[in-house]
Amino acid sequence: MNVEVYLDQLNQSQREAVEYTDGASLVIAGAGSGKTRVLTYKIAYLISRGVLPQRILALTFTNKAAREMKERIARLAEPELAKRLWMGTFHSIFARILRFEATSLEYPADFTIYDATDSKSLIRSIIKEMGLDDKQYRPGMVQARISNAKNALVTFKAYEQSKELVEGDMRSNVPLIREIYRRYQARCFQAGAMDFDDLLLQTNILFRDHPTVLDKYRNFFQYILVDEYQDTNFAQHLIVLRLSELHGRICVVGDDAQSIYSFRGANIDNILQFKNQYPGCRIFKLEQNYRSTQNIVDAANSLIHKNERQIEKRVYSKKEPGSKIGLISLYSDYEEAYAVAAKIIEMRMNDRLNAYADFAILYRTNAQSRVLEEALRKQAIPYRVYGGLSFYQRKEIKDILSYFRLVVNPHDEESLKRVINYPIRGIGNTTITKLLDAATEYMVSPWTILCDPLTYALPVNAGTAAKLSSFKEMILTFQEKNQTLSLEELTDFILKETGILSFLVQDQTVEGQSKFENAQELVKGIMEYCDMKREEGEERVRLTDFLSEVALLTDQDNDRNEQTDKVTLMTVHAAKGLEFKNVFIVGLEEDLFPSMMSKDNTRALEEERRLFYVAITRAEENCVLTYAKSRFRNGKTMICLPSRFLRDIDSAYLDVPQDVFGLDTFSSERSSSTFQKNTFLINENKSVSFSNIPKQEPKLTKLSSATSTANAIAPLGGLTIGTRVGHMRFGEGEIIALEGEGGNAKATVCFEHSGVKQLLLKFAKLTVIE
DNA sequence: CAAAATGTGGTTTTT
DNA sequence: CCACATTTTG
Repeated sequence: MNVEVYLDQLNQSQREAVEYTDGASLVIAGAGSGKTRVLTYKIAYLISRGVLPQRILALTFTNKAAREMKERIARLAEPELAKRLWMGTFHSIFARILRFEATSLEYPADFTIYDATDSKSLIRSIIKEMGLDDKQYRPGMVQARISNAKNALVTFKAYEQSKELVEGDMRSNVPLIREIYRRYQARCFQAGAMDFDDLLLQTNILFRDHPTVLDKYRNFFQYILVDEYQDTNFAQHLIVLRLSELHGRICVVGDDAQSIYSFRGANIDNILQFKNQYPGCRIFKLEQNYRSTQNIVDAANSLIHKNERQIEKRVYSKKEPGSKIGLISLYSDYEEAYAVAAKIIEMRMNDRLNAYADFAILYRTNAQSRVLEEALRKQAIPYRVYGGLSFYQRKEIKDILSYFRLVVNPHDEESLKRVINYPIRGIGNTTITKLLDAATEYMVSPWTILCDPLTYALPVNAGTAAKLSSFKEMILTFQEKNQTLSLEELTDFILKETGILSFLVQDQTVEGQSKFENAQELVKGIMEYCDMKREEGEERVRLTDFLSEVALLTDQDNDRNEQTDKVTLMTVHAAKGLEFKNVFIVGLEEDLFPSMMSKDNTRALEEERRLFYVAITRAEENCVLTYAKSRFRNGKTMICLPSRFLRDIDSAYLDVPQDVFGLDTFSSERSSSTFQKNTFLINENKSVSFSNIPKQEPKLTKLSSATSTANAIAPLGGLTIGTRVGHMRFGEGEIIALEGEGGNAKATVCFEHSGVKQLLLKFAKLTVIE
C-alpha cells in the first residue's frame, strides 16, 4: 500500500507521531485514541522508509497484542517483511536473546523457564530444607518479595547488602528472606532454569557485564518501540534505555491513566519521567477517543480527575452523547448475576442488532465469575470465561510437559519431581526425599544423583535403585529420540513409553476423561505448532522453542478465536486493550472494588481508580454498573457497602432508576444492612446446627463395612503369583508380582477395572477368590 | 506405597 | 468456598 494513502487515514496528532522518527518520542494515548493504529502505521512507515524490519524491535505486553499487530502490519506492508520484525513480549524477546547469549552467563542455551508454580514449589522446598516455619515464611509472600527485588534489579548479593531491605525483613519478622533468595537463585542456576523475572534481570546482567554483547544489540536494533509503557517495571525500563541510549530512536506509547500493574512491579514513574530520561524527547498526545460515546468518555474523565498524579490531557469524543451510565443496586451477588442476565436479554429484545458477542461482563476478581456463569447458564445465554489458568498451566498438561522439559534439560528439578512417579512406578515420597536430600547435601542436581547413585551413596535398596535406573534410562532414551524423531513423533513416543496414555485411558472418572481429552488437545496443539513453524520455513522444529513459547503463553493467547457468538466474562485487567459495545461492570463495592488491600494506601487506591477507568472506557455505547448489598465470599455472606468510586463519577453522566436506588441513599443504607445482617445470622445458625446431624451417619456405615472384612488374609498367607484376589475398592484382580517379606511384603495386583496397583500386604485387606 | 480424610489458610490483578 | 498440603488409613 502507498504510504500517503495510509497516512491520510490518520488524524493530525496521530500522523505527527508516526512521522517523527529522528529521536525519542513519547506518545500519550488516551483510551480509545487509536494507539495500536499509530504503532502499526509507524512500523509500516519505518519499513517504507527503508528500515529493515529485522532491525526494528517492538515490545508489547501480551503475545496476542504482538500477533495482532504483526497481522495488521502484514496487511500494510509486505507480509514477508512483517515476519522478520522483532516483535513480541518483553519476556519472549529477551528469552530468545538470552538463549543466544546464555554461555556468557554460564547458563545452558536450553535453559528451562520456571513459571510461577515452579518457583513457588522450589521456594517451598527451600523453606522446608532450612527448617523454617512455613507460616512465618509463607511461600507466596517470599516469592513476592524475591520477585519485587528482581524487578527492581536487586540481585541476592545486593539484597544482602541493602540495609533497607534487610532491616525491613527484620521488622516483618522474616530476617532470613535474603538467605532463601540466595539459595533459590543458586538452585535455579543449578537446575539450568530462569524464572519469569530472571528473563529481565539476567538480560540486564548480560548487558551490564558484557559490553560487547550490549553493543551488538544496540547497534543492531535501529528503532525501538514499546507499547503500554505505563506498565513497564524498572528492569524493563533499563533494558530499553540501554538499547536506545546511543541513537535515541525510541518511541514509547502509553497512557498513565491506564497504569494498572504496579503489583507486578510496574512503575508509573517510567512514563511520567520519560521526558527527563530522554532529553529532547518529543511528546505527542492523542486525545480524541474514537471508541465511546460522549457520556462514557465524560463519565470516565470525571472519575480519573479525582487522581492526583497524572499527565495533563483532555480526552474527548465527537460521537453522539449516547446513553448515560446505568447503575443498578441489588440485594445479593446472586441477584446481581440474574439482573445482568435479565438486562442482556432485555437489551437484545430492544435492539436486535445486539449479538451476544457485543456484551462483556467485567469484574475485579476471578472468583466473581462463578455466580455469573450460573445465572447465564440458567438463562441459556452463551458465554465464554477468559482468565484463570492457561491451558498449559493445568496439572495434567504440566505433568506431560515435564517430560519434554527433562528431555531438553534433565537438571530441571521441578519437572523431575513432577514425573519421577507419574505415572505411578513405585518411587514414593521416601525415595524422592532421599534423592532431594542427597542433592542438597552434595550441591548437585537430583538428576546428577540419579545418574550415579553409588558415588553419592544414595541409601536405597536394590529394588528402588532398579526403578530409579530405569527411569533414568527412559529419559536418556527420550533424549536420543529427540535427535532423530520429529517433535510430533517424539510426543507420540513419550506418551506411549511413559505409560501416560494407558494411565489416562484406565481412569474411568469424569476428571480422568477430561484429562485424557486435554492430553489429546495438547498433542493437537503440538501438531499445530509444528505446522505453523514449518509454514514459517523452519526446517526442524526445536523442542526448546516450543517449551519456551508455551511457558510464556497466557490464557488470552490461546483463544482459538472462536467465531461463536458469546458473552465475554473477564477481569478488568484482562479487558485492557479490548472494546465492547455493551459493558457491565459488576461488584462495585467497598473492599472488592477498590479491593481490601488498597484502602489505606493512596497510591494503591489511585491504581484501583485507574482500573475502574479502564473498565468504563472499554464500552462503546452502553455501560452498566452494578453492586450488591451482600455477597457470598470465602464461605460467608458478607454485607457490602457501595464503592466509593461511584461517588467519583459526576452524577450528570449517571442514570439511576428512582425506584431502585438514589445516590443520596448512601447513608440511609445502613439500617437496611443491619436488618439484613441479622436475618442472615439467624439463617446461618439454623442451618449449621441441622447439618451436623446427618453427617454422623456415613461414618457409622463405614465403620461397619470395615469390620465386615474380618476374613482378610494374613500377610503372605498362601499368596502366589497368579492368585485371584478381591479388594474392597478396586474389585477383583490377579497377583502379577510379589516382593519383600514380613512387614514390607508387597504385591502387585492387576485389577480388572482399576488397573495395576502395588499394595502393601500389611495393610491391604485382600481376599482370596477361588 | 497409594488413596482417602482431614486440616489449613487465603482470595487482586498476571508476563 | 475452594484449592492444596498434610495426616490417616488401608
